[in-house]
Amino acid sequence: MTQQAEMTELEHTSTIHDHSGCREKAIHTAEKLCSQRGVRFTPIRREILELIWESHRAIKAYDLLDRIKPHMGSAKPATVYRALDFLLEQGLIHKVESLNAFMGCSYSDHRHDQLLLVCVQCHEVEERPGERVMEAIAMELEQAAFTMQRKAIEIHGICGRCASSSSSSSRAAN
Amino acid sequence: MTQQAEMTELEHTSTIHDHSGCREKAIHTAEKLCSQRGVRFTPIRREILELIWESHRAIKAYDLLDRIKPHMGSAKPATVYRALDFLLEQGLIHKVESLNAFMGCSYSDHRHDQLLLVCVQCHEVEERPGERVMEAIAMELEQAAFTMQRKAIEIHGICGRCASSSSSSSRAAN
DNA sequence: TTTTGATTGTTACAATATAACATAGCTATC
DNA sequence: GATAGCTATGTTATATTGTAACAATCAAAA
Ligand SMILES: [Zn+2]
Ligand SMILES: [Zn+2]
Ligand SMILES: [Zn+2]
Ligand SMILES: [Zn+2]
Repeated sequence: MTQQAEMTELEHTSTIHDHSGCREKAIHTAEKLCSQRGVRFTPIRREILELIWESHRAIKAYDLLDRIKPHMGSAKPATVYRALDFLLEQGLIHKVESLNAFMGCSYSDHRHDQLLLVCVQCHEVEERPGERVMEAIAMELEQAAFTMQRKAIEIHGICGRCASSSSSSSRAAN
Repeated sequence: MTQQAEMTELEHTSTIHDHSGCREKAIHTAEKLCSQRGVRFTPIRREILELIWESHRAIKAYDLLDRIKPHMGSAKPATVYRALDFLLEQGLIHKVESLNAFMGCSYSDHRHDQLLLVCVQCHEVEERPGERVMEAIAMELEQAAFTMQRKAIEIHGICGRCASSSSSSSRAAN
């Protein structure tokens, strides 16, 4: 209820690196994995994954819907959610539970749990393996006699870039 | 999309311990803290907190609404969400992000981060301090140059009780 | 080619959450 | 006690997020 930077739908590409490479790599990995697994990487699924990879921000289902509608008049909520379900099942994206939003997985070639660092200023989300954290959780669960099925570990705060550029300029710039 | 035990609204009290003690303790702590802080623990807020503490399960906002309506014809979504906002601000409850639901805080006399163990069978949620996990996260964040504001750490799986009683009987019994 | 299962289209709706403004109730002074 | 200002609640409306159900289409396999 406090801060919520207002940004247009277009200010979403990172200024930090050549981001188109991220998207292309992700799509290529998705093609390979789907082929290996005998599941279909259909045009809708590809387009949703591409849209998700247009930034390192998590994106909401209805924002995805708005963006595919120009290309796909027939798109409806179910269109988007079905593609998201598929991408989640295949481990190609993650859901950020605390945002009700979705982001591309940076390590989709193997199943894993992830630590998500959500910047409340630039809204980028960094995925980290966090091995030490996962080990500590495993120990905790053993103590608790709890059998894990899945984890959601999400940290909200200020990323390093925002912190260093924080005096004033270029805030919320990507 | 796999399991979702169907339970009536009434099967929500734990069979494991004298649960009324949990609720009374929580209400007493809430009274004390609100008084110390000079904030008002109004009847609506108290009733919502009592309802949340009717079980160790996380409860959804609209289920709370259904339950207070008999006593409060005027109750509307905003009634519930405002009480929830207050209780969250005061650290008396936690939101389980991965369920869009709310649970009583077991350690509300001091601010803390928590590890939530969500049983997908009996739907109880256990809150643990998880100090080792928090330390590991702190180290990870230092490496990542990330300044934390808040955490959500939620594990879904099977609790010890459900695992031991799992052959058949008394499943989903509380 | 036919069949079968998976995918998509379509409609309708359920579930979760907030905005905005009006009314009522406390609390602190005068 | 009056009254002014702040907090809490009532009320209406709407925004956002997510599913159910069934029909139509497409694609892989037999
Ligand atoms: Zn990942
Ligand atoms: Zn940032
Ligand atoms: Zn707590
Ligand atoms: Zn259980």
